[in-house]
Amino acid sequence: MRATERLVRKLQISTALDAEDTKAIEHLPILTKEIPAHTAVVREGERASQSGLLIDGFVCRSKTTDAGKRQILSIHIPGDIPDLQSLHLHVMDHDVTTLSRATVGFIPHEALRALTRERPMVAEALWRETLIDAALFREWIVNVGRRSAVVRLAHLLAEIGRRLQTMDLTPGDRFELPMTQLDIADALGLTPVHVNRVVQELRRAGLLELRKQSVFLPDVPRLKEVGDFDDLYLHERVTA
Amino acid sequence: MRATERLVRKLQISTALDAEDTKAIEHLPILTKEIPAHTAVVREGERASQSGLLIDGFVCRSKTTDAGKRQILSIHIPGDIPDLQSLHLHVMDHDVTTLSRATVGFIPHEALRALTRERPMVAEALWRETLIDAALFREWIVNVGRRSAVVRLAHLLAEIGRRLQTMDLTPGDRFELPMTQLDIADALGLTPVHVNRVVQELRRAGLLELRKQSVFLPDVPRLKEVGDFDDLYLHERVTA
DNA sequence: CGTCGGGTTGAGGGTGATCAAAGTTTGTGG
DNA sequence: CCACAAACTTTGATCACCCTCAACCCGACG
Repeated sequence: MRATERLVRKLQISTALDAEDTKAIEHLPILTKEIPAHTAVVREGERASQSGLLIDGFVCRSKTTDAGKRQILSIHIPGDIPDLQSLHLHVMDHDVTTLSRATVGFIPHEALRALTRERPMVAEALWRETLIDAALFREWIVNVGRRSAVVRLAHLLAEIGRRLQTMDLTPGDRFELPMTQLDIADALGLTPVHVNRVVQELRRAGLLELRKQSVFLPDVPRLKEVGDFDDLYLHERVTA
Repeated sequence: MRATERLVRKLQISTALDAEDTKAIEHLPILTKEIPAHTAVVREGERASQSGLLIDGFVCRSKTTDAGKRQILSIHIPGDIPDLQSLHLHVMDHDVTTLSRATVGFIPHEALRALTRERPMVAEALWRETLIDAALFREWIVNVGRRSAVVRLAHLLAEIGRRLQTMDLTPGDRFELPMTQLDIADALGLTPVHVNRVVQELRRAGLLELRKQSVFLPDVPRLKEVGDFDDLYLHERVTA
């Protein structure tokens, strides 16, 4: 699959693009790179002159407190551009790190800026991507701020399953999730020990099978209920 | 003060605008409205055809879980456009509510869209505003996810003080904050009872004076230390 | 003067943290 | 293919931060 196809697919979830638009996107200069697992793509404080389109694998964004505690801010799947915001926010305020081995296509900001000048609809689509990003952050705030540990985990699993499904990467109930329980803890604002207990609770409830990093969700509807999950915030519909 | 002046001032914190740009902004059609305290401006699920520029007063954005718990996602001060994202995200995924009596200037999306088409630099500035918004959400996630109650409160106060100061609305160490301890609790992911105890802890530490809704921060540098506050994420500098 | 919203205080409880150790899987080099 | 180390998962015991419930106080306002 050509790298930019993933991007076109992603943008078309929420934006109607015409043939000219998609063609322009497909002509973006893009430098594809393989990055090993657990490696920084960009770091807090850096100034970026390109953005990375995730083509394969998983990456996450995170911040670390003075006290040394890490908080994962978002999980990214193929089609996402985790650091798209650096197009207009020149200093990184967080890290972007690979969770698995990943293929990232780097697109120069200059090219993206030119594209947004030429193709207003693409500009709108990219802007919208960053807005959806923000919508996920909002939901994440609610998750860590107001939900119990079990609910948090259920919500996270439901969200990732759903997003993978929407991108046709996997069925929504079965996927590889290259995160250790420590990573999940950092995503949920919990300790790894407690995540382990919560995983077992979901297992006992018949809502989760997790071996190594293979996830199976035997009862997605009930998981969504337990996880207080409503996909409105994913803004997956093209709305005029 | 003309309503749009506030917006120009706000945008110029992070973006260099020329005379043509500011003139275009100042000619935006804007319908100013007084809204009483504790009143919804827009609600989750609604579709907006305009965005509200906050001219005076405070508003917040919030979500409520199935269990009925409210989480405040952000606090907004004059110059902010809390629902700017609705320009490209047509369904609201959260509520916008006044904290105090507020003056809001409603700008039709159509006018904003026309403006972004005519003035690329303004388009960039507005996009950037939504990106800074997202940066605040990220910091908020860290706050509720990984910081203790005292640190959370200190961070919140430092952030609000700083933002008010940057907008020249108040000095950074003394301001009116029209939030009850219940509101603060919903912002920090705590209960009002515990917020009360934490307020007293900061008082005893000589870091906070809070009477009614008047805030005085006797030692901002130390408050920032305690609150693990670094203003990088506010992206207040114009960077080329 | 009574009510109401908000602040304060106290007692007790629970969710999730911490600390520690043992088990299991994965990867690596011999 | 085995030995070993490293990383991750699991379990147990104890602890603390924050929650819950409840009552009381206070000032504002009718």
